[in-house]
Formats: sequence, structure tokens, C-alpha cells
Amino acid sequence: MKATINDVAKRAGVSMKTVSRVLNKEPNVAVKTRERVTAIARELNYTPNFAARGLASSKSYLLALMYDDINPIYVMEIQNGAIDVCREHGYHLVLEPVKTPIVSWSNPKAHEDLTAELETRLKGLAVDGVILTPPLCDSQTVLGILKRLNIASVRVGPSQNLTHANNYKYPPAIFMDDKQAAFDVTEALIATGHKDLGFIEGHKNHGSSYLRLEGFKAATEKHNLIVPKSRIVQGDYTFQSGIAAANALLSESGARPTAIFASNDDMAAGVVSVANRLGVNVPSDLSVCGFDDAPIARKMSPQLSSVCQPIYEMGNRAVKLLLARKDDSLPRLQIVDYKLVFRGSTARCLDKE
Amino acid sequence: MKATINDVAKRAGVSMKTVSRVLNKEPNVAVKTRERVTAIARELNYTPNFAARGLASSKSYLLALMYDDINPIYVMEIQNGAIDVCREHGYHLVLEPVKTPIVSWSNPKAHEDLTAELETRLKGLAVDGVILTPPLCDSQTVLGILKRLNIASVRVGPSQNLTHANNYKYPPAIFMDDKQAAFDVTEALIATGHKDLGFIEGHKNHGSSYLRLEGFKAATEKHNLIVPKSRIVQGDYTFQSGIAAANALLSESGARPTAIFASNDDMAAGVVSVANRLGVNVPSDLSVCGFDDAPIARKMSPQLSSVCQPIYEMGNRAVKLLLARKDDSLPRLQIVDYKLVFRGSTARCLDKE
DNA sequence: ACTAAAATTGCAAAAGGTTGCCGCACTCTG
DNA sequence: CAGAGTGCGGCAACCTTTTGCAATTTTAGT
Repeated sequence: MKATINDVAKRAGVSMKTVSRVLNKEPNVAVKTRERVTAIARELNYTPNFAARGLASSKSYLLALMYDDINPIYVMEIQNGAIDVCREHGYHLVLEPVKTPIVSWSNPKAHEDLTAELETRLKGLAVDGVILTPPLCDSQTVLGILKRLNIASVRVGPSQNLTHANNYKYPPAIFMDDKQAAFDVTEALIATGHKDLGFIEGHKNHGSSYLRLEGFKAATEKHNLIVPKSRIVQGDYTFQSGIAAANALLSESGARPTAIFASNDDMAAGVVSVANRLGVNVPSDLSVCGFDDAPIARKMSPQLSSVCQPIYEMGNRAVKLLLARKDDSLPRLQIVDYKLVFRGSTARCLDKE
Repeated sequence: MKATINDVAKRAGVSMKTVSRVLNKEPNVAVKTRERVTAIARELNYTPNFAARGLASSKSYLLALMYDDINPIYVMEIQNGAIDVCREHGYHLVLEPVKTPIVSWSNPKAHEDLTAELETRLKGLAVDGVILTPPLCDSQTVLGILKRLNIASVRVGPSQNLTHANNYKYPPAIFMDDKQAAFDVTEALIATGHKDLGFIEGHKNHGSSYLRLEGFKAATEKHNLIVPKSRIVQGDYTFQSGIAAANALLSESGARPTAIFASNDDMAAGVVSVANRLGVNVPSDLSVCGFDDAPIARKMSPQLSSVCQPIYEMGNRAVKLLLARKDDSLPRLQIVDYKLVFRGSTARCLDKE
């Protein structure tokens, strides 16, 4: 039923060691031998046993994707990008959801619990590397555990300690310039005549929330726009929080903002739905812009302007980085491009003053 | 750094065998001993080595989720449901995307390729079981490979050979009555005065597409409604195909349907967006109903009427079924409930004749 | 042709659990 | 007190592959 290396070796008249060399593409094998062995392996329908291989080499050919399930679409895209590279290299991807304690540093117990749980899960599995998505990639707790367990990792979309990545003692990272992107969006809004802007922040645990807010503030300041505190509302990246934020922004007594920049697309969708309910037309009365260019951006009407983030690409590169960490062929700190996409939800501001 | 069973055994003053007994919850161990061993294991921070365990017992504590990436949200939900149960039982979930050949039986080469690829992937990994999502759960090719490799599986949302599940020679299954659900939706539409119905079919590879169509037809026939062929349009579960279908249905010369039932929510969203573009008001001019109750149903405006399918629950039960297959505690053929949810996208038909 | 250097190849020990068989020491029943 | 049942130890084979080191063959240089 199942052929072993031994079977192949005997059949080919060589030693197990040689077969192993061929299988692992090691050098120093005569071309003739190599060919004969590969032929026999195929003939016997040989496939290596993961467990045995893992035991002997303390490698598992398993990569873990650790995520905190706040943004399913984001995770899904990373996952897709990661899996495709895994497949190419014979690796498998296992899912490791983690519930980040709300504010880990103020809650030592939660920190302990998380540590204990992760250790059990990771040590046993012996994955060859883990992909850290936000907000895990900025968690000192998680990073600490990984370091102590000596498990390789890569940070996807981090917002803190970026330069650490250049030091081989820290995990490599791949990120996007959230601040600059938010800055660009805001400037574009301003450039189309908007002066009364509203902003919805993302989840407090996510560093990207702060970066996007900073970009927004930087742009408004540059153009001498005054944004009252009431125009910046806390959200948490969910559609519901977008609704709540929009309610606050749009039912404000006095003037409404003419444009709202939400920190992600789900919240932007919430804004649009509130606007619809209130009879505020998007985009003629209100421009709305999101972030991420999630699938929903194209599926709503009007279609949502957003920032297209190459999430799949990031997942892709993450695995490549993990797999290439022995040689230094890949830069340890990679930045990916974004692109502003303007669709039906934004328009030139018609208010004349 | 890493404790082995031996370490625990020595420390506890017992034999490896006993430790093993405790760890695997085997009987015939004194309560006192059991407690001492577990205490020491925790103290030494011991975690079993997956590879070694897998090698010795030919179990991997790995479950695979096989899917064909047509409906990301569906997969994600199954995945979430599955993972939570895995965690409880110390299992891990690995992702195995599969590209189903478009029409496998008419393309023998594709069949061969798929077989070869899957064999390599599955034999090596030695998963303890696989979860099959549509349309894989209806693929004879895939089912055949699994059977030959003697890998346990469970079918989620199958539409063919349901009763096979009762036979222990075939995998157990868990499904929803798509036909009845579609029937109910259609009847509800008819009950609110709609006589001119349009229907958008799902992906050809998915059995659910046919079942939903059948339910639709059964309901219209029961109520003596005539649905011309042009009112039933082929889609493929994507938003884009919903757009195309809606264009066909709504720009028809002559009367438009007053209600459109799309086989899933993404396509329904496509219909709504076309309606918006054409100035057709939803729901006053056109009722739209989807299927699945995906997140987008609540995020669009008007909110979409749909069929709430307990996808998470199905993923959950799937793993339980896989893990419990030794004892016969769980029924091998399980049916889950659905619920019709009517929201803003459907309304009573105002057309008087 | 002759030896040093380089290229191949083989042997056997690990890696960390699981499992089966047997043995021994108890503790209950009746 | 015989016989049954429980709790545990000991040993060792086994699962399949990797790998350090040594042995062997080939190649190259003079």
C-alpha cells in the first residue's frame, strides 16, 4: 500500500541515505543515480511520511496562520495568498485563531492565559513558522512567546517597531504605508472641494487605526482645515460600529460633514446605509470613502471609493519570506504598494460658501 | 527546553507507559497517579510531540478542510465552526483548497491530474479526517480517492446520495433542505402578491443550484404560475453573474418581473445594484430575495431578504461527526434548520391587474 | 601511472512516542 | 483461600526519515 524510503532504496539498489538525498534535492548525487531513484519513487508511488520526516528533522512542513478574527475578509485573503505559496513548496497551512485580550498590559491574568494556551498549541505542533496578522503582529506577548519557543515568524501589516525587521534577531515584516495612504485619500477629498470632513477610527487594538487617523490629521493640518473632535468618531472595523459612528456624525446638530472617511470598508458601508435611511444622498450630499477595497466595496451601490491594499500579495510574500529565511535572498522589511480607487461614493463637493 | 514523556515519567516516579496511559485518557490508572502525572506534566510544561505521536500511532491530530474557492464566506464560516471544535479536542485544521475541474467526467485528463495531486497531498499529510464542502462533497472523484486512501471524511451540504450516509461504508453527511427552503421563499413571494417571478440559478457545479431551482419551480407550479424560460437565468454564485442575470431579466422587452429570487446573496446584491442603476426601486418596484444570509445581506441597503443557513453550525457538527465516528453516538445523516428572514428588499406587490 | 583531492554512497544511530505482552503486587469477592 | 480484577512497571519492537561520519569510487594534476 504505502511505499517507504527503504522500499525505494532496495529497489534502486542504493542506500536510504542516497534516496533521501535525491528526495531532498541535495547535491552530490550522480545524475544517473538521481534519475534512477526518482523513476523508481514514481513507479512505487512513493510519498514521504510527514510525521516521520517531522520527527527526524524536527521540521513539520506546517506553517501556521495566526489571526484574531476581527476582519474575516482580510484574513481570508492573507490565507489565500499564503496557501498558494505553501502548495508550491509542499507545505501545508494550519489555522490558529487567537483571541487577543482586550488590553493585555492592564490585564496580567489574560496575558498568562494567552501565553499558556499558545505555548501548548505551538510547541506541540512544531510548525516551521507562523504568519502573524494584525493585531497579533504588534503584540509583545505573542512575539515574546514565539521568540522563546524559537519559532520563526513573519509579521504582516505591523504598525510598530518596523525597523526591527532589519535585525535578524527579530521577525521580518511586510507592510503597507497606512498613514501615507490615509493622507492621500484625505488630500484627494480636500482636492475635490470638501472642507467639512468626518473620520471614523478603526479598532483600538489595531495599530492601523492610529496610522490611518494620523494620515487623516496630517492632511487636514497641511491644508489648514479644522476638524472638531466631534467629527472624529471611534469605531471598531465592524459594520455595526460604522452605523453607530455615522449616526453620530450625521445627526449632529448644525452642519454635517460633506465627506466621511471611514477606516475600513465595512464601516463605510455602515455610513452609506445610515445616509440612505436619513435621505442623505451619496455621493451628491455626502462623499464616503473606505479603506481596504474589500469585496463589499464593489458590491454596494453606489460603489465605494477605497484604498486597494494587496492583501493576497502580502500573504504570498509572507510565506516566501518564511521559507527563504535561511538565505538572505529576500529583504527582511518589505513594503507593498497601495492604490486609491475612486468610485461612485465620492464626488466633488457642491456646497458653495 | 522541551520535556519528553521520559522526563515526566522519571519525575513522577512512574513508567513511560503509565504516563502515556494518563495522557491518552486510557482506563486502569489510579486517580491519585493520574493526578500526579498531569500535575507534573503541567509543571514541566510538557506537550506531546505531534510528529512522534503521529509516527507511532499513525494519527496526526490534523483535520483537513477541503474546499473549492467559489464562495469565500461560506468556506470561512464552515472553517470557523470546524476550528472551534478542533480546538476543544486538541486537533488542528489544515486548509486544502482544490480546484474542481469544470466538468470532470468529460475531461478524463483533469480527473487524472486531480487524483494524482490529491493523493500526494493527502497521503503524505496523513490527516485523520477531511471535511468536504460543496461541490467537492458530491464529487465521485474525490470521494473515490478518500475511500481508496481509507481516509475518514464527512460531507457538508451534499445534494446527491444523501442516504448513503446511513451506510457505514460511506461518509456521514450533514445538510440543509435547500429545495424546501427555496420552495418556502418562493411561496412567501407569491403570498405577498407577486405573480411575475424571476429566478437566478447558482453555479453549475453545485448541486444546491439545482435543488434551489427545483424548489422554486415546485412552488410556482403549485400556485399555477407560468414562468417563461427567459425568467430563469443561469448564474454562478458571483456578484458579477448576478449583474449579468439582472441585466437580462430587467431590460427584457415587455413586462419586468416584480420579484427576483437569486440563488445566493452575492447575486442578489448584483440584482439590487442593477436595479439602482436602472432606476428601479427596491422593494417598491422590485422585490429581491437572496439565499444564505451572508454578511452582505445586512450590509446593503435596503437590507436583503434571505434564507439564514446555519453554516457555522454545520462546520461545528462536521468535526464532531468526524471525531465521534468510532462510537455511533451521532446520527450519520444530520439535517440542519434554516430560517427565512425578510428584510427591506422584499415588499408586497403593488401591481394591480 | 600515481596520488591527492573531490565526488559519491553507505551504515547505523537518532528522533519521541505508542503499543503489546508479560509480570508482579495488591484488593476484592464468595 | 482460590480466582478475578485492578494498577502499574519493564522491555522492546516499531513507526519513517534524517544525518554525522566513514568508506568507497572517481577525477584531476603532474
